[in-house]
Amino acid sequence: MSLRCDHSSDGAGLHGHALTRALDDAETRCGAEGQRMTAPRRRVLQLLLEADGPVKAYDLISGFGADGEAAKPPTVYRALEFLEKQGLAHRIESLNAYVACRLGADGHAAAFLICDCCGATREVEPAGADAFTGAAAASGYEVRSLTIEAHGLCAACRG
Amino acid sequence: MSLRCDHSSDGAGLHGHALTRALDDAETRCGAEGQRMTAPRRRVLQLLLEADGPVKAYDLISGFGADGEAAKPPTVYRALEFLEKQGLAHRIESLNAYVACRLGADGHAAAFLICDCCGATREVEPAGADAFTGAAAASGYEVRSLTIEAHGLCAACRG
DNA sequence: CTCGCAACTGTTATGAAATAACATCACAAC
DNA sequence: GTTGTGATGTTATTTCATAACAGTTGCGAG
Repeated sequence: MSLRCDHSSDGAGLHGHALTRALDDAETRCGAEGQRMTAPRRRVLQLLLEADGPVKAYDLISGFGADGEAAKPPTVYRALEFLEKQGLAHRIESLNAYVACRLGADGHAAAFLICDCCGATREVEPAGADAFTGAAAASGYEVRSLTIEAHGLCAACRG
Repeated sequence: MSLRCDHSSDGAGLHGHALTRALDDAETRCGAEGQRMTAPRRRVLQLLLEADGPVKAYDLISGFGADGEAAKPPTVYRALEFLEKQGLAHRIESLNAYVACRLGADGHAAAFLICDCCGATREVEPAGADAFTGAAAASGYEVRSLTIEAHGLCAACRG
């Protein structure tokens, strides 16, 4: 759970062009569903997209203002709630942290491979999720949402 | 996530004989591994075993003393950490709550079916986990531990 | 036995994460 | 324009968890 190495992190952060495009895409998607991508929501999504890995809520709060001024907690938590609902962001339960969605993002299930060494967190297709959901259904349980989070070592840190 | 119905809960709590036996079993298992089942650990495990469902840490804290006196947080958190390490208890990340292990408990992976209606939480074998771990391994990631938590509706609440 | 270490517990204090409650604002529908 | 809904701003509080250090206990080595 704690970082124990000096390996480089994700390198997944978006910047410049790619960032703007991702934000605009998200805005378009929201509009298509009658949802509003307002300023604080866009700002929080931007912070998540720029980040190399999972971001703590209070880091979003303190990084919120472009001038370094912090936001109030509800501002950020409400934005996160919205982004999660739109499938634009995910909460990593086992880290109390948040990431921008890096996959298709259309209501899909998510799964994460978290490196306990360097902190890199990769979003992957949830292989085996159908088997799990099916097994649950066979026992009468209806899966509405599924949290899958692996802790372990990424390829670089295993090296 | 919030309880919305008045369906009965798990009914999984242990009492009397069964409780004592479960506690003694746990103590035996600890002894066999050179671990000590001390008083606070046993007490926390007891509270978890008695409970019908997931228990919040601060409920354990306030229920700790038989006389109704509360424990200090570190007492309970340390006990929980120990119990988790021994596979005697699990943390439900998506609820910030804890449950006694209801399965074999020998270092196994765990998965949970959480009913968002009545709160019942069932520990199940993680069907599909091997597929997931295998897929991760194929991409160079080594899974050390796997958190699988489903939210949805149990059979009773779907009715 | 007794010394010394390692593990465990007790205690105080603080830090981190999230939400409640209520006031105000923006904007589209009518 | 007015009205209603959804979004934001703001203050305060609650909930969850750990840091840091002091004291105790059990146990094996000598």
